[in-house]
Amino acid sequence: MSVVTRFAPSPTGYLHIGGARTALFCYLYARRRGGKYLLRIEDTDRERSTDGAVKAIFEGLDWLGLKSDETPIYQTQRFGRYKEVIAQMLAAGTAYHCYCSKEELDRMRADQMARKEKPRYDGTWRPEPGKTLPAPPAGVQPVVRFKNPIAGEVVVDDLIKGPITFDNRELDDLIIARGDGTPTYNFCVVVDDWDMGITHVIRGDDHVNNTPRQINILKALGAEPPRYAHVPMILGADGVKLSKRHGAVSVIEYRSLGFMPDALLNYLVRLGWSHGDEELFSREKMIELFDIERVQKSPARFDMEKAVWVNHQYLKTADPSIVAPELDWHLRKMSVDPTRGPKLEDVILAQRERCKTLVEMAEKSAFFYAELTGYNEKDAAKHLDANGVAALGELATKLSALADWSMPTLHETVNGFAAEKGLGLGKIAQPIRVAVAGMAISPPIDQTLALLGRERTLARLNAAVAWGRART
RNA sequence: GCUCCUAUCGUCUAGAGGCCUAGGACGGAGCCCUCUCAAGGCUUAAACCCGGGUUCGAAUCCCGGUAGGAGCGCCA
Repeated sequence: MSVVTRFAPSPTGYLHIGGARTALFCYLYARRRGGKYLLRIEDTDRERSTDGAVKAIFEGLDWLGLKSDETPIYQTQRFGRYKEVIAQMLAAGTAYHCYCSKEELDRMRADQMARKEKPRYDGTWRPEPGKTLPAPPAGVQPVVRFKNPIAGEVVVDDLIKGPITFDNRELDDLIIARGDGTPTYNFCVVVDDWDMGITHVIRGDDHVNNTPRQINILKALGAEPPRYAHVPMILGADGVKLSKRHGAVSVIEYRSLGFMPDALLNYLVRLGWSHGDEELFSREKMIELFDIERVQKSPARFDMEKAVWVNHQYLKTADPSIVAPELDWHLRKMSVDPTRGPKLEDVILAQRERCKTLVEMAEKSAFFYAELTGYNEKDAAKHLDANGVAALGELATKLSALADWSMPTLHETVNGFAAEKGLGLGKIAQPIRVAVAGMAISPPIDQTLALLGRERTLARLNAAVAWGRART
């Protein structure tokens, strides 16, 4: 049987980093077995679901390259089917009407808690052979409950956690349809997974306790339950559930932070999973090697430092043509026009060793594309002093006489000038940096000038000289 | 409270009874290289939650603690 997995977010907000990892696992599992990876939007809660959230989820999944193999399914479009199945179950006696009010249920729960018992439905309206049910109160819209088996146990043979046994006595008769007839979550999931032919349910481990109920419903329907794999959640650096106060939680925020999509995926796949001592995995490698059964049972903390390190590895080794569109995005975000300067690919090659993120790369490269708005104060004070400015003036003259503006020529000219003056290269390279880049950080000076071009270099050198003289 | 889950360096992890003097990676410290920032190279500190078993032998198996977490809705 061919594998079918699904990622099933509820559209109540952005795509969470934990959700992204779950989606990644679903995707990898299906890809490796040559199966399908589907997407289902669980939007039955119309109060909290929004179109904006649906869009945000797609946006995150698109950026990560985790688009589903088929058109996404929306639960709100399947109400007819759910009603049909509920009617079948009612007819088959695997479900029944319950007329308890919310107030009665609340009281029941409170009493049980007070008695230190696990809160559960007491079975008042559950039909049993030989049992006489109370008379239905007038004017009450009943809910529909699933008739859960009373005895025996159900074992979830989890692909990650191993076999987990639940006693049926711990499970009560959950509501599968509300008073207004709309179906509830646990029921929709079951029907959808069944109809979609899902073979492997890979989801967050906050769902383990739902699983035995879902299996029981599946069995009542005569369906074969899928395999389950419950992945532990991602914690913040402090070991507490990841939330907004930890910084970035939404996938899209990681784009803003300067991550490459595949680098984020690489970090995420290593969080809770490993393959020997390997740290770096291309998408192809992930597909080839990822194994859900080797996923860690315990939750993992998100370590921004390591995520950034992985990102840097990608920046350093990826083909510049893959990085270019992302750098373009970041430069534009800074209101810098990436077309007004050297080819992005060349800048990436020059910058990638010193930039761990695309934000850093964009900030350190903006001077290639936009005019300087000023000098870094400390750097200017240190390097654009009387000596520095004097040297720059002389050098500008030499450079303006150059017939060929190439890296080797520039290298020769600058180094020759330093030697002529009896100065270390740093003594001249640093003032140039501040003059052309506005700061004392840039790629090697010959490369920087070559990329910047003759016109801009000369103009900035002269501007720095003027600025320095005016100051003294 | 009840049910279920989990537990190796600060963090992510390797480890499927002897290969463990517990390995790798991030981060830390130190040194080297160097026109800046980096990158790179080398070195180094740092962990099996506790207690009982089982066994010739346990990080690995069992039991019990402890500590974390999840769930217990006409939410998903």
